[in-house]
Amino acid sequence: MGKPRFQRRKEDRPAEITAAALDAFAEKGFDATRVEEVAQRAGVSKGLLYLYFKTKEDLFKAVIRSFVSPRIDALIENIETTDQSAEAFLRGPFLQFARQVPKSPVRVLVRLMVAEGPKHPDLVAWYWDNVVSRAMHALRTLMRRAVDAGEFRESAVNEFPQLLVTPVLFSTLWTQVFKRQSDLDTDRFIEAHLDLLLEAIGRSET
Amino acid sequence: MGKPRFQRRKEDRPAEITAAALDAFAEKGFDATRVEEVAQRAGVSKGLLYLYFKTKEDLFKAVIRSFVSPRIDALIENIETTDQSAEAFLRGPFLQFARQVPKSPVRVLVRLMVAEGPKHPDLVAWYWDNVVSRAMHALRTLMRRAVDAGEFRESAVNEFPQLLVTPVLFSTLWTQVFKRQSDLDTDRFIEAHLDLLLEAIGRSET
DNA sequence: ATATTTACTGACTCACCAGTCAGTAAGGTC
DNA sequence: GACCTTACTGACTGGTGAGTCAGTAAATAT
Repeated sequence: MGKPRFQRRKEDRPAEITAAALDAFAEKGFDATRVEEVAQRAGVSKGLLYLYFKTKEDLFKAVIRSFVSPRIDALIENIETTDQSAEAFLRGPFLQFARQVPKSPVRVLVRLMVAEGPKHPDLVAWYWDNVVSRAMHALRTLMRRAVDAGEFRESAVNEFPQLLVTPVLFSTLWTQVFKRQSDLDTDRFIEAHLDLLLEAIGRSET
Repeated sequence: MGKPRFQRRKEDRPAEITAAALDAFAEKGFDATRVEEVAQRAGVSKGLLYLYFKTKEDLFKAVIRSFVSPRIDALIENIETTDQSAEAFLRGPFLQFARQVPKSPVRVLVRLMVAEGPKHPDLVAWYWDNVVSRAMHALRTLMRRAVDAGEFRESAVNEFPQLLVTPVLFSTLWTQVFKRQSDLDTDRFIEAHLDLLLEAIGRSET
């Protein structure tokens, strides 16, 4: 018993609109993007957009939520259930995840969070609860296990799991800001960082 | 023969205004800051501000230029003329510089560059020429010397001197975005990163 | 004193755009 | 077919703020 076609639109609209908004924000940023343009890209009138989203800010939040959540959820789930060694996990699924961030459309959202964050404290709070603190917790657990198992030695990475993520943020922003001046080989950059870290905290020689 | 008092104002005005603008941008960001408010903070009328700066965007550029240049110039000069070993330099003057970035008023400018950069390509170009590419060149030279002298082994840091700077950007942004959620001990964070890097690329054991 | 130049003011304009709402038409129901 | 409901439209408004400019007052020149 599928929904009648008429109502199907209603269900799809929000996703269609947030997708259009992501594109628009990617090109112009939040402030410079006209609501009307988002509507146009979604093939919809401005009025309809306001039926689904109360304000422009509301739309912005919905964009972040709908694109960031699914990705991060998958990674965290992955960390928590893996039975690989920490090094294998970091060099495998984690590296793969880290590498695609600077290339995927969400890279724009990272920049927008930095740019607009201070103006939207409740969005930052949500992002913290749903993304950052969970990711940090998962990474800390992973590191803890590895240290306890004698795989890694005790190091600052246990206290600051952010050290694993640092080059991801860096290259995500670099490629957006200095696109014209210099392109960074983000794959190798991120892997190089991981190599150096593992070199420093691993137990084995060379 | 000093300038008459009357003309002194004229010389000081731009600096007074850019200082006021830095404060205002720090609190509200670029778009949300009203030109009139900058004028007010500088104790000046809006009209006068437009005598010294053609547009709001022009003012923004002047702010970046006047606050970023002097700092980076000093660091680069320092790298080029030092006779310390690379490790001593990195643990000394470089670390000191890196640590104060997330605490100084310029941290706001870093965020604004990320936020507004894509909208101001000519500003990015200037920033690249005057700051980033020069800093990278200086760091690369430093690393090259150290490798040639047998102090460090050949590593990805030679190709990607950005790896040295990564946690500076990270903590500069982190403290601004997640101020309320979690405070990061940026001093220890940045030093921890440096320790790990040096551990990985140093020649000596332990 | 008078004239001239220079730093400065602030009321005004004009374009812009987030958000509204009266109206339309397509879809469903009886 | 008549009637109701629901998704949708787009012209309009009200607030806003960047940038202007005619005018003032203080400093300097003659």
